[in-house]
Amino acid sequence: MQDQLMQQAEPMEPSEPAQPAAEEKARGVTAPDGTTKAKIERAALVMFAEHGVDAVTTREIASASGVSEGALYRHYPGKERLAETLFFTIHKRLAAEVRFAASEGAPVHEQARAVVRAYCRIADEDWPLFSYHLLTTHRFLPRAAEAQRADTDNPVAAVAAVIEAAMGRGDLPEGDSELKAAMALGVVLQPALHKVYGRIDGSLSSLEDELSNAVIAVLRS
Amino acid sequence: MQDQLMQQAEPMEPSEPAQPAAEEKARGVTAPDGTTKAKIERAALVMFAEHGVDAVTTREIASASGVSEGALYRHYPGKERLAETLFFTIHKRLAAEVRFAASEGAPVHEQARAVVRAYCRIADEDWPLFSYHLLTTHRFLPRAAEAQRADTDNPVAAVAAVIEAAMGRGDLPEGDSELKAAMALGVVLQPALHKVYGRIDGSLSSLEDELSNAVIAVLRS
DNA sequence: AAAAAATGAGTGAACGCTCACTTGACTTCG
DNA sequence: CGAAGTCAAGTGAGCGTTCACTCATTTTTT
Repeated sequence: MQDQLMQQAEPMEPSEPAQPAAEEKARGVTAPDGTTKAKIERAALVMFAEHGVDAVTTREIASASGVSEGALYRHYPGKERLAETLFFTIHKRLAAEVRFAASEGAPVHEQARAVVRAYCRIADEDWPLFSYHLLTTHRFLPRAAEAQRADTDNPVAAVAAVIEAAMGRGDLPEGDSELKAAMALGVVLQPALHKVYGRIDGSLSSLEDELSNAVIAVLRS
Repeated sequence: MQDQLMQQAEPMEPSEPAQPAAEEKARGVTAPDGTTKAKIERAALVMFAEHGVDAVTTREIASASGVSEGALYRHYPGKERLAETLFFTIHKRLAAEVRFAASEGAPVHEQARAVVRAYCRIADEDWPLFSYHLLTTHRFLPRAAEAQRADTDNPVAAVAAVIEAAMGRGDLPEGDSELKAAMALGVVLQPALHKVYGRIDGSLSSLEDELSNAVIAVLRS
């Protein structure tokens, strides 16, 4: 599970993705690499992240992944479900990453550092994947409203759980763990957004120390 | 300038906005209240915030604002420009609010508190306006990439300027003011997002103290 | 040779936008 | 004074295009 996320990312060239890009390895989000499904998922993910789900047509996805439009419908019932599946797959992966990162050392400040490092690493290794999740959360999360309460498989709940546990053992002052989780995530995700807007250059990892310190400061505030 | 933003918000009822809603006052974003333009802007803003720009049709906007579809094109060259105009108008208002809030007391922690209070107040007074800005930033900001560097009329630059000034007078440790601004904004905006997702209930203002403390902690980290 | 996968021209519905027309307030002129 | 003219604002049926999706057919795999 971890291994899949740690695949080396090739330097995604910013050239026109409308060309078939024949030699490009397709890292599937759901399907094994190299399969048609994986190629569709990769192309869709990259284009969705860059232009938004609505601005990308099924023909463009087909063209960019080098398969036909009909093939898309063999693997997904439609564009929206493709977008949704991509989102929730990433969503669950992030939650798993958070839980894994926090499971190591005991003290909160080390857990916080590990979680921040995990986020930065995922963002840098697979920016389309990370930014797609970042930019489309508000499209898919409100829909899951009813199933959401029971859903513990999301990054926010994972972070909140870590915070709550730390509060329980006196490692953090008592407080609203949901709010703390939101604020801590905001410290990391807003700079990530600013990278999308071009206001911040370089890798997220290069900011890791400052982000970690800020997160820890928020948790203790 | 301030006064316009401080208009009393009527309790926006969560009923179906497709009905003309005859008695509802139309608070214009750009145009004087009561005018056709204001009615179009309000209806568009509310629906855009709720469903996203792409999911709302020009026919729905016309129907909800109680005017004809053609009237929309008398005031705007098209749907996209309407959405864009709404966004940048709000964008500039937020920047002005930040500058105004920070202009008062000298010490940073008071400035931070004032800015957080301003954000919370705007969010609570006019949630469609605030959440529209929150949810569509990534649609419009990357486009303004070239004009953006010179553009000082945005909330991020305003916050960064406050931080930089505080650093200059030794009120904050030296550091990357852009990054600090992003992290501080994240502390406030991520909880606001969680309100969109239904993970947080109640007004943003009720969280004012905790948000302020966290922001100050980030700035000093 | 059967099954599975992939193809791509075609379809129908939806959407943004146009434009010929109406309305009503205001101005001009005999 | 009122008839005629002007203009901005608003209307809504309709146009052209785009796009998600289908399916008869071909290709590939087993």
